[in-house]
Amino acid sequence: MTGVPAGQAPTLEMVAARAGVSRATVSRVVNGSPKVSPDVVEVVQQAIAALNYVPNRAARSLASRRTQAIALVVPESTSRVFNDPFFAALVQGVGLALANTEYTLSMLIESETGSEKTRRYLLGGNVDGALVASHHTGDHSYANVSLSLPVVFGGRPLDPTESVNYTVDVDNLHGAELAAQHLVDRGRSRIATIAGPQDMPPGVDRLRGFTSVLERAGLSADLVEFGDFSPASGATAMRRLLERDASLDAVFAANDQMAIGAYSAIAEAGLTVPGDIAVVGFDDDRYAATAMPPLTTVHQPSIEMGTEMARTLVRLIEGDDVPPTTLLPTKLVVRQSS
Amino acid sequence: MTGVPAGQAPTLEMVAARAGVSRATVSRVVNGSPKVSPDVVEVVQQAIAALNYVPNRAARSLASRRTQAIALVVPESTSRVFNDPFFAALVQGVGLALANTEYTLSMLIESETGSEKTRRYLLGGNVDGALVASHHTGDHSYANVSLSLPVVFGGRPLDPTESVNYTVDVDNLHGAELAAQHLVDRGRSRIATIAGPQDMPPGVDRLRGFTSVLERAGLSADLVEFGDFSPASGATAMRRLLERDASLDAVFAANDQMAIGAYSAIAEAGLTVPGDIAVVGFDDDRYAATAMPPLTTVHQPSIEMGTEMARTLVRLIEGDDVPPTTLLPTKLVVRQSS
DNA sequence: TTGAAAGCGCTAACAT
DNA sequence: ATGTTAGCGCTTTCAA
Repeated sequence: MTGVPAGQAPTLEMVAARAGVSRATVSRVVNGSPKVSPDVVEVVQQAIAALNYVPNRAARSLASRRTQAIALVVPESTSRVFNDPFFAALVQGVGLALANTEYTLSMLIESETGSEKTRRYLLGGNVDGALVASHHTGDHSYANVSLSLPVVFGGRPLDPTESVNYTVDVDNLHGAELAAQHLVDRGRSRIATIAGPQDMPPGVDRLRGFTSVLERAGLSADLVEFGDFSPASGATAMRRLLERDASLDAVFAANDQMAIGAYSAIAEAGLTVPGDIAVVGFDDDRYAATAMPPLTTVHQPSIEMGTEMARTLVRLIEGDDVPPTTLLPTKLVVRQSS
Repeated sequence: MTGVPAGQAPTLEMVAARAGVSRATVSRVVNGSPKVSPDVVEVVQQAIAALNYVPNRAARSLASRRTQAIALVVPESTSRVFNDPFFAALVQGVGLALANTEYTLSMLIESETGSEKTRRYLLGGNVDGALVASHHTGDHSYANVSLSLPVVFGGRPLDPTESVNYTVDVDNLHGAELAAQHLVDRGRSRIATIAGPQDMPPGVDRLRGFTSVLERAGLSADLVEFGDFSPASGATAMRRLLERDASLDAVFAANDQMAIGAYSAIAEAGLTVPGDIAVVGFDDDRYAATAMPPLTTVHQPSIEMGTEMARTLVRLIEGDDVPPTTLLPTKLVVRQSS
């Protein structure tokens, strides 16, 4: 083709003409209405095939006031999204749940789009509903959006009193408790943690779970450094911990990526895992099992979280009753790092 | 909100009424037409703000016959997309180029969607154009789509005679030559390669570049094993190479992920990099620099590829003349693995 | 079971 | 500079 205009797309009207029926009938066939006689269906379908007709989305959604699309809003940078296995799994789960439905997915990555553009997109009738992953502080724009569009949040809101309507979350608190308890049970006595950002609920909850277990065990929970969930930040935090107390014998990282970063800092210091320092991560991402040594971690059902979010949203859109909160269980996966 | 219906969205008509002008004028203001008097613009904008009006996409695109959206089609599995730094960079580049424009991006991941659904989506007037990443064999469905929709392919078609209209590619052949020549120049004499899939152009071109240099240098290019660009496949291939000839002293991996896999196989065999075996990768992905030892590799301008693809497509959509092929240069980045 | 007709909310000539 | 008037391609009552 030369430049712009695209080969003339066949319209419903053309199909109707060719099949010798009305546009309404063609529409019924296209939408699988039961009240069309089989022979007519047959004729129409042949016309559709012959013309290679594909319904126009805009027209359809304008008329029906539905878009058959849902948005997945990710308030993160592109590179984070594409390098964090959690998002990969989440998207996979969403895709899985949507595969059976007629909905298509539109991914909106905040850093590229800007939140105002995103808001306009969501409110401009582009989608029938939205999934918001990684609910940050101050994401009031989206809590706001949920007033006029079905929205399901992944992860609880930072402020628990801010009751966002529908959320699917993972039991971060309990997961962190499992991790910390495991370290205590292993007989470790100087246990540190590389916590996540405290403006993100998982960061908060995982630190809280850790702290409560240590205190219950009569151990000091003072060895805390913070990272941003990236491997590099994990390495940096680990170095600081080692500086602060070279005698520490265990560390709980708030996610696997930071745990992997910690591995390298530990190696740099000439120490071994788990000989000198036991390491436990969180997420059970795809790198956890293949790390050297394989990482003990808390399994987070990321794929299920995606499917659950999508399923919840679709039900919401279709007017079903759904529980406002779904909490998915976490469990400890013991490997060789602890 | 209770379930479905979404708060009644204000229409252009309501804005017009409130501002005391016609719908056409409101439309002009919304679309930034220059021929509206400043005072009217002011009044209209106040009405828009007051009503919190957001234009309806479907209506707009139906009337204007444009969608202001472009699709990025990725014929790969979700997990590959989210774990391959190349895609991350590509998407980033696309996002970057699109950030300045009014186009939004819609990602279609083949494995989730199915290629027929994708085709319908593209042809159903959902987008003004499409970007197809990772052009595989038999992707005739898309060459096909380009008949009725502007399409820019990332990577040349497998069969060079199949002249797909617009492509942006990286100079894989030359990159591989640089890598191989570097190894030769370093005095390595038994040089192997972990090639990529031969049904993908980069796999083919990188192997071809490698082979031609070795032959020119009078060396045997028989030590070839194939992987699928994943780290695991790189490790497996490396093990096979070592079995075939334990005396090999260099290996060129067709991408960094496989090179990293090779690292572990080399370590398993009790050998060192680059002491025993020099390793060169391809892509210069984010793991290359932080690997131990830092990986010598061929820099592939992935981000630029994304921006270039997007820019090309936008020009195409807007009816500009664009060159059918853009070839981006590669360069060698020497680090410590060779 | 099928068709006719009235829009969905907006843009784009064409007038003025 | 602004308004009028047709649709864009489809769904959806309402009648037949």
